[in-house]
Amino acid sequence: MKLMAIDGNSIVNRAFYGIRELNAPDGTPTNAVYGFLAILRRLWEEEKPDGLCVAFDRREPTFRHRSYDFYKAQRKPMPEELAVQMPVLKELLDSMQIRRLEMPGYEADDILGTLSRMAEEMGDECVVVTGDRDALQLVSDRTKVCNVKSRMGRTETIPYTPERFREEYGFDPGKIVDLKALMGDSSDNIPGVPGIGEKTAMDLLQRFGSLEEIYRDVEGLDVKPGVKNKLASGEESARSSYWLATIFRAVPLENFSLQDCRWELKRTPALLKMMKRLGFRKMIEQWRLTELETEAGSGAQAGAGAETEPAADASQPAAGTAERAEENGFGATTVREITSQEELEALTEKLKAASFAAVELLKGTEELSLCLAETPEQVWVLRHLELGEACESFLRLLFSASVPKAGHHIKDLMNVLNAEGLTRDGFVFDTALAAYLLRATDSDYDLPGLALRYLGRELDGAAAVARLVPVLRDRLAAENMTRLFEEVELPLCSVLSEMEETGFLVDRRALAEFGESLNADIDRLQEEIYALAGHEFNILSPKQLGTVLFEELALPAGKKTKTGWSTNVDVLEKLQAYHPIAGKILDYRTLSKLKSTYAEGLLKVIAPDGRIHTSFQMTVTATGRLSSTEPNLQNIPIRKEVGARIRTMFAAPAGKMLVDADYSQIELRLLAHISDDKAMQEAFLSGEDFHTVTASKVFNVPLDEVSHTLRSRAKAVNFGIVYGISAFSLAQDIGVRQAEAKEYMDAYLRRYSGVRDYMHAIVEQAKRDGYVTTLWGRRRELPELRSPNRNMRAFGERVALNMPIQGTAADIIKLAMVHVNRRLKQECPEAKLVLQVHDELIVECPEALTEQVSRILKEEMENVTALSVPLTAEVQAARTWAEAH
DNA sequence: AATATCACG
DNA sequence: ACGTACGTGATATTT
Repeated sequence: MKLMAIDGNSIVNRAFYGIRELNAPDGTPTNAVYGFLAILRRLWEEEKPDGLCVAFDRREPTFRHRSYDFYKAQRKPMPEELAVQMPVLKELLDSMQIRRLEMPGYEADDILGTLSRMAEEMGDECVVVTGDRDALQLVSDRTKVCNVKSRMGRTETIPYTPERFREEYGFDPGKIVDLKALMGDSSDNIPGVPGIGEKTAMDLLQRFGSLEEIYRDVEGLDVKPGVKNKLASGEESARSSYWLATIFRAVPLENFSLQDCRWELKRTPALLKMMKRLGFRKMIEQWRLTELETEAGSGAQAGAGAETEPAADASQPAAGTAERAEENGFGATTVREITSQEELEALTEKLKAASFAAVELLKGTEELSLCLAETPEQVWVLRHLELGEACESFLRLLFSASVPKAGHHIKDLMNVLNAEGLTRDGFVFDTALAAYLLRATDSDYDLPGLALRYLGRELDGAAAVARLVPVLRDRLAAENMTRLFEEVELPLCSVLSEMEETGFLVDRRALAEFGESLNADIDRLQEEIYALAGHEFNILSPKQLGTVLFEELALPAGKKTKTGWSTNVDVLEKLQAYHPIAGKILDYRTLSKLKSTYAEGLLKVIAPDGRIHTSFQMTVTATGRLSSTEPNLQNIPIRKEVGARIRTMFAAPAGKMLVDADYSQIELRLLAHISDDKAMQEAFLSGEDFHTVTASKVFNVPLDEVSHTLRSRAKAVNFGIVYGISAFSLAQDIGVRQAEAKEYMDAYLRRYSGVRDYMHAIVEQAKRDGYVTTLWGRRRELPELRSPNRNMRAFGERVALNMPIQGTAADIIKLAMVHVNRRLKQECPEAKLVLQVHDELIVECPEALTEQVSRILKEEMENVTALSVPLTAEVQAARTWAEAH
């Protein structure tokens, strides 16, 4: 038998801190329970054991086998949000008939130790699952320990076998107790030997093997005198620490046999019910628990179709269903298909009077078909095919400005309408966009998910949109985002839809030729690299490359990644001083990237009209920026010369021009404005080059004596400040010692003291409120600031500094796009916006309109808002993107 | 599906 | 003692 033994407290903790906030429909937090289940299932399928048992701590010990009275007292209490999930988890485990074990006075890891010892003695295998590294001491030939970590919202597990452990630590698993005895463990209040840290302890163990061996003859040890002294005076502490760090493996589990733990992962109605209660919609799907429903339903009433489904399940009608009612506390929704012209005319009249109609496209048909919610209770289905001409005029009316409409991801809907020859007018709400403004960090905004979150029920389609609109509208108002929504995001939808339709013309032949022309250099570099390495290998495989560089050529390895040596640019650039292969690999990588991502990648997505039509994503970034996909036109090369040639192939057609306008240093200007730093504002008002002014202030030299190096260092500090940099990273970036980088930062913050005050204030505010906002009220929640993990908190602080700046810049250019588009439509309708790249806008227009378009771009971009410093846009026109920028 | 790398602002 | 700059998306390799 193979037993899996889980440390319930530890895993639930990891899940709680590693997974974003989730709630059941009744508001109970559920993230820890969810994470626990996800981890359980993943490991169960990976390990395929035959038995399962979950151990819990009992928090009110009646006696202590370890003599650390202060142990529990000092530990922080469990947060309320986690505490309420514990009984839920236990109930869930019971409903799954999973064996739980807890013993007064024992920790979960004592129980795990006992279970694994029992398994070993029976000749069985055991897999221990915990986030606690202490348990690694249990690793043996028969016991594997899966260490569960969570970082940045993802959980990962590392399975430790004795080999894996020795590889990482350099000694046997049992010796981790010796290690703890030496170095101590502050989280467990194990003192260790004062003055001995991890480095020294590891070194001692690797050299001498065990604590016993070390203390057999401390005086005779071959170690530095300082270390010897610390060891000698800390012997008593070391010996008691050894005792504290040892997991107790003889917990009296009475009336218990390993056979009681036999278990298999079964889909049961009880589990489904529980998961429904908790709102684990996705998990129900993933675990295919829905199969239980259809089985139950069709068994009862064969052939009855949609009616056999539970009422709460969906509002979208099955094909061919003419009418269907739904009842679950909100009132019934009637779904009717429009089948005659009379019905259509009646509906037309009603919609004119309705406050809005929720529109949902029905997929799977060639012709346009849609679902319309006149009210949440009255949903209509229209199948374009079956109605013919009468439908045409109805659709023209429906999608005119006179009928207010709401939808989900309306920009995409607009694209479809436009392809059908309809207008994009009259949209007053977008449920996805609203949900994004309310919680910009969610990974998606699917309708059923929103219905669950904001309505507390399962609902999809137009009825969900209809019910969500008033709820989300109120929430936006409550968070002061109504104007951002109505004046920026909503009008931007049609602007982006138009831009996607327009597309950017690309010289297909030149691009193909360029791609081909790269082959010669790529082949040559490949041969040269093989020659230098002495054999062929896959240069693009970091793993193989690492072997060649750091084993065969024995070059100095720098940074490590979690899977091996890093071979990224930073590392390779340093290696250039040691071996000619490094530079060639860098060149090879650059050219491969150009060929695969840009030459071949872009060729694949050129439409029949010769243009590339990107998709702009409005609900992806946490700061409010847009993103661009299929293809990404926001990362077309420019920094390196070879790469920038790609931009010469983005061009205006004959008789037209590209007008390119970009905001000059918008983020730093916003920093000056938002922080209200007078010195920084003055620097921008002076009209001098800002990085040069900064260099002059930071390095204390006159303006006209600022060298190229000093300017570029100042520039690095300027950008670093916006990202919440540390001296360490700045030093890395500009290649000076950390102490020197720190001096630069200190000088910077002395000269721009308003910035220093702002940095302090915004972090404080973020900690107090749990979120930050932009000048337009766009917000980002910062749960990281409440994390028990230092690195997560530090990350949260950097985000608190950065988001208001990056996000306000996003607000500004979005508003500018709306204004620019309005004026272009009115004053030169042949001019079209084609692309936005965060602080840059590109318009394609007839040659004759170049001047006028340039003026409009500059005016609208610069005057979109008034700040304490000027907002300036630099405008240039040319036939290609390379020249216009 | 995850990871490493690198393209952009 | 630890870990190290904000925000994205596409590609190739590896699991």
